[in-house]
Amino acid sequence: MTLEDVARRAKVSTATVSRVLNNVGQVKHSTVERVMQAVEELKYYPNLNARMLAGGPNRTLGMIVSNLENPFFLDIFRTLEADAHRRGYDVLVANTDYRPQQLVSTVKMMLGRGVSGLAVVVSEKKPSLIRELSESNLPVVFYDVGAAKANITNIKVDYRMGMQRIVEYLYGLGHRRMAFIGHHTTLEPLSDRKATFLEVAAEYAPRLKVMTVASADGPIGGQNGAREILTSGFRPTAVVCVNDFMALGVLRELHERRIRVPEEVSVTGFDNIGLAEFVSPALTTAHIPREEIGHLIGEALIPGSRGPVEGKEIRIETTLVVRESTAPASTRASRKRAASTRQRAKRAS
Amino acid sequence: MTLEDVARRAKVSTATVSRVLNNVGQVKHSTVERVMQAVEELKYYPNLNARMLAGGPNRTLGMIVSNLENPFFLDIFRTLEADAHRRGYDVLVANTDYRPQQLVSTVKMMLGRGVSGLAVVVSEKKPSLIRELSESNLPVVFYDVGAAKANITNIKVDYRMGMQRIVEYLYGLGHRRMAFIGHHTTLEPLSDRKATFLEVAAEYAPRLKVMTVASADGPIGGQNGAREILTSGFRPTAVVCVNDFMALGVLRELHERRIRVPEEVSVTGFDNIGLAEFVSPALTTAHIPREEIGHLIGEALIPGSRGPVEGKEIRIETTLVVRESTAPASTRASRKRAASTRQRAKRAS
DNA sequence: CCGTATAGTGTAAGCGCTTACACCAACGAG
DNA sequence: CTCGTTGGTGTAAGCGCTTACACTATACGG
Repeated sequence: MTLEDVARRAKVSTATVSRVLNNVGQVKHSTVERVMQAVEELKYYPNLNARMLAGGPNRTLGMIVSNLENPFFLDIFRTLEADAHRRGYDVLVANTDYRPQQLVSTVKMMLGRGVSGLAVVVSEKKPSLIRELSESNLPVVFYDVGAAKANITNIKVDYRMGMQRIVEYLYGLGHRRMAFIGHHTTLEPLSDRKATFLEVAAEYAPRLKVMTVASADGPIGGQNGAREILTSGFRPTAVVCVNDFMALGVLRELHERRIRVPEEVSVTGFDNIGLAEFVSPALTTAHIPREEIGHLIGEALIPGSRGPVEGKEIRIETTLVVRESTAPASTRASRKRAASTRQRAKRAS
Repeated sequence: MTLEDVARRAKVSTATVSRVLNNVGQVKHSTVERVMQAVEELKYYPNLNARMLAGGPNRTLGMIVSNLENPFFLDIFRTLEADAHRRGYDVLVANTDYRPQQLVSTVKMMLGRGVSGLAVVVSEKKPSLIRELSESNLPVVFYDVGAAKANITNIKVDYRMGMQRIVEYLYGLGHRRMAFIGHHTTLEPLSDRKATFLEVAAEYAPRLKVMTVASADGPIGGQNGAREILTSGFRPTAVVCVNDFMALGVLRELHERRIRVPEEVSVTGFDNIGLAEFVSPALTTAHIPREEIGHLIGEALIPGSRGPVEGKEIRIETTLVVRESTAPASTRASRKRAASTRQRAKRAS
């Protein structure tokens, strides 16, 4: 089924059919109906490759993420996709699994497909790529990496402030031994996070002791990280995770070892994924407004949006969300206080 | 950057460049090198739309799912994608949100993009679409719906048997009041599941009382479903969920109401998503081998696979996975037994 | 009644790529 | 020395679509 078949059946030229389908130019009403009918009868649908080749309306965005399995990325994707659909756009999504090499080939794939906008929401870096993309004039949104330019919008989360609040909060609760669990610490944006934790913690030195470990992103990685800490001899009263997804595994490991959270050990995440309030104990975390990020991406990438136009740098703030997984540090004296605090908190909610 | 630019720079014709890029035909070794160098220097990457239009090697698969947020679907996608990448394929994924209308437009989009194979892993139905797809000669894999034909591979999970085992197991534990939580029960494959539960339960009538409710897929839906049951007056000793994703929310609601799982109420899921063993209590569920499904799809869709060729109907069996969320029904007499059983089970693991 | 805008439609030139076919050189067999 | 044969390359015809441009009919003011 091609445009020509439709044209023949409707007894018009392919140009007219195209005009009808794309809703451009002047076409007599009766002709429109005839064409539409032919389209129906033939169950015609356009060959998008041909359309894009011919320079037709390009309504597809690309989005590249590091790990679609992590709800953080998935949520952004879903928000963007919903916005995009509402405007008649499709969005192609691709995974890099935190591999810079994969990022390169994925970007090429997206460009090769001719997306009209690209969101790069990854935690790995590839300077040459970022440069290349900057030099093109394709609308691009970077998350966490790169710098704003004419065609580039930049979204950065104030991770430092979030981490600051978490450590501060924990310290205020009496925690003096904290462990940090991260992943892929060889990747810059991710090692930055670890470094941020360390720097923030350093402000409380020497009273605050810290330890850091790294594993894979996800519950299993979190579990492994927790094991590593627990067998190291270091006895943290609080475990700070680089994200909620990993914290899930930490919670599990603690549960299996009969270490009560938060009575004996407090746990924090980051991101505030939906699951954070569905696990038990519900996770204390720093909220990153993923929906807002999704919307911002849509506005930057879809022309005609009233949104923050291209070439801006947007800073996202986080907010601390205290739930059940944190409590005053477990000292003999404070144990009881911890329990009652928790009770009070629950009653309040 | 087009093929022509590369050709000019390498001082050959576009045909030769194409041959080099696609690794077909005879090309002198020195020419290959010259072309490759030009490609590098120009940072050329092919316009995939043009390539597909011209009938070039089409290495992209499409996958349509009902709810990417549900790890069940995501796992299948990830497995397929990994397999596909290994063979040089890309996979385009799209969501329907359980909307048949969305299914239609998504399929058209996939066809319009010219995918070389399509996996339809959805819980909604659209007979006309299924028929159309059957009539095309595009390799297609259906999950849960449709029937095997020349170009169609069919994967069906033996849901009934899984449900049978769950109900049987629960009944054996002494449960006599069970509630079933489903979602989208107006969609055929999903109402089938509810019906299956009811039929299986009917075998134990009249001693077994049941109740069913429906909400949205996901933890929030599960929570709502649990609330509905709990406020209805019906006091189930076991809650059977249509999938793990919803069970997560049930667990949460029970936790918030201080109803202990499994001591007071047992909960089961279905699918055995990764998270099932990371929540507390870990979820008893029926395992669906999602990785196997992913692999099967890859084998059916990627030519040259040694796998089960087209036109087959494949039946997937489930296995009961008993974890912490189920225990003997809570009667005054059995309460203690329940606790000790659980202890024993844990020590065993 | 003519000139000129204007609505409505057709013609045809690409978009960047693949590939059938044509072509040429080199080479061994006869 | 001539004739297939084969390795290596170029030429050009599309793939299905969009769109600039050309064209025809109709309407309308002068």
